[in-house]
Amino acid sequence: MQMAHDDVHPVSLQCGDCPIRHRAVCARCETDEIEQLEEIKYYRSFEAGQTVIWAGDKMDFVASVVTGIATLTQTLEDGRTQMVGLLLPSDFVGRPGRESAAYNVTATTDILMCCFRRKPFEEMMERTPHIAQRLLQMTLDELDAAREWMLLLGRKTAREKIASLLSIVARRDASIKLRNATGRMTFDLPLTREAMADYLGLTLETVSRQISALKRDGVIELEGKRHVTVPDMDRLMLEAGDDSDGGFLI
Amino acid sequence: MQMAHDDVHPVSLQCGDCPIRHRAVCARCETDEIEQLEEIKYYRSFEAGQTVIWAGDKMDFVASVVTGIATLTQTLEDGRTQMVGLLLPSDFVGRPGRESAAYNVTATTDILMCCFRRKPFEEMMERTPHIAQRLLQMTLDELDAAREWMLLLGRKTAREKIASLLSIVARRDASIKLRNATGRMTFDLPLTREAMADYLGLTLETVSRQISALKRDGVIELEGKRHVTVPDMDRLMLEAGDDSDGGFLI
DNA sequence: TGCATTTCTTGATTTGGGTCAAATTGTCTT
DNA sequence: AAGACAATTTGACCCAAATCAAGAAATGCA
Repeated sequence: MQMAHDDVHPVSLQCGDCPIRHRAVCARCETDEIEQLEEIKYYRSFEAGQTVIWAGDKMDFVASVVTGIATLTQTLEDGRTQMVGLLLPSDFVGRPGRESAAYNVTATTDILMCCFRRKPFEEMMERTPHIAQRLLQMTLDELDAAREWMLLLGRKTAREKIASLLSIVARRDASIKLRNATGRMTFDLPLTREAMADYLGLTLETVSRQISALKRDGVIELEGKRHVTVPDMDRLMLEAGDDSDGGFLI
Repeated sequence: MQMAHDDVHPVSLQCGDCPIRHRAVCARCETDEIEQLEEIKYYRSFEAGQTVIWAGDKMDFVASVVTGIATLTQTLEDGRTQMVGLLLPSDFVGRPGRESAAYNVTATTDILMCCFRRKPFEEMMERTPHIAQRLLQMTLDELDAAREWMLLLGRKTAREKIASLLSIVARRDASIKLRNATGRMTFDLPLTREAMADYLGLTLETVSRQISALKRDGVIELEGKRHVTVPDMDRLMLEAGDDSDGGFLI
């Protein structure tokens, strides 16, 4: 697995004036289409816990997360739910050419989204091939992330699942300079135990137990329930069960 | 979940003279770029069991499956493996802009692939925006399939997993006319018990036991190990645990 | 046709993670 | 600061699926 954003042109549909993390903005992309995007965009904010859109609802926009964290979930009739995507700042939601939402989108923290009306967005895609190409790159990255997650869901133990999630959050949280750091790392968990369980295909009790176990074994340190410090990232990644860095995923 | 191929323009990069299933060929697409594709394409065939390409290997082509079935798999160091994609006729493999393969690609039956040299293909993508847009649609479909599979891996029981797989294979196998049929349906399993286990995140013993159980309960009938007939598709889909038709997935 | 090999089934047993239940901690309200 | 409510932890027990172990059936090959 390669670090897509190191050797490939970073992709983003974020418009120029959104205060988003640096890694998603690419100087080479700041061309005409950014100005066109400005004309059809608007902002929406949601509070933690609010549902942005329900699966099946009419969705007349596509959007990019500016700040905060949202999740994509799917549900079976009897209520079993599985998170199928985690949206962090700069991530894209919605699908050109699709009328209705395929998943529930929920804000897990307060979020700000930069929305583009779907029809004009699609028309612009027709006119400016560059956008379709960038969207393709982003979608391919997401597909890789989803497939990485399939390996986790299908074959990893509960402990490995937790370690994998912690290691991914740690990496996404770390600033650019620290991306390849393997030493001590500190961050806040953006998800409840239940949301973690939904992501990992576990129950919240198992999540809690495994986090306690990792703490007991010195793999992580906890301050309160959410503030985590990892004394040794290498150790954590070892616990995650794979050598791939996985850092660009999610 | 909508039937993408019913209301959306079917997408395919298959070139004109490949003897592939009808649903992948779209008359509206038979334009200039098909002729351009003809110039850079070549065929390769593999025998059942052969590896097409190993994860990490240099991959200087992209390709489309013409006949037969191939799988994408990922592996952990200790040998645990998870299938992350099933390639059926008309499905696309490879990623523009990526030098090396991200997954193991293996032929599970004898297959014929229609390959395009990657560099010229990428150049053509630059010139003909239509291709990027079609690839985007295909990739978005694959992403949906992967996410549907995440729900299966994370939250379904072994019995539901088997029923889901059977129902998907039945639907993909059925001809166009029978797509929405819900009556009796007969097909051959294209996968070994082990491959099914790798797809479903189970062991081959559990796969075997659950197939026996579905047979005992009259949900399916078996002739030999591989030839399956489903007396009542509705019943099977009920066993699969979700109401979504899932037919366009995979 | 018979032997060898792979694929599949079935049984016995174990176990990781689920379920149910209770206690604890943290957060918000007023 | 006290009470209420939500989030989390921990314990006891259970069960679905894994593991270990034979066999049986299908397939290929000489």
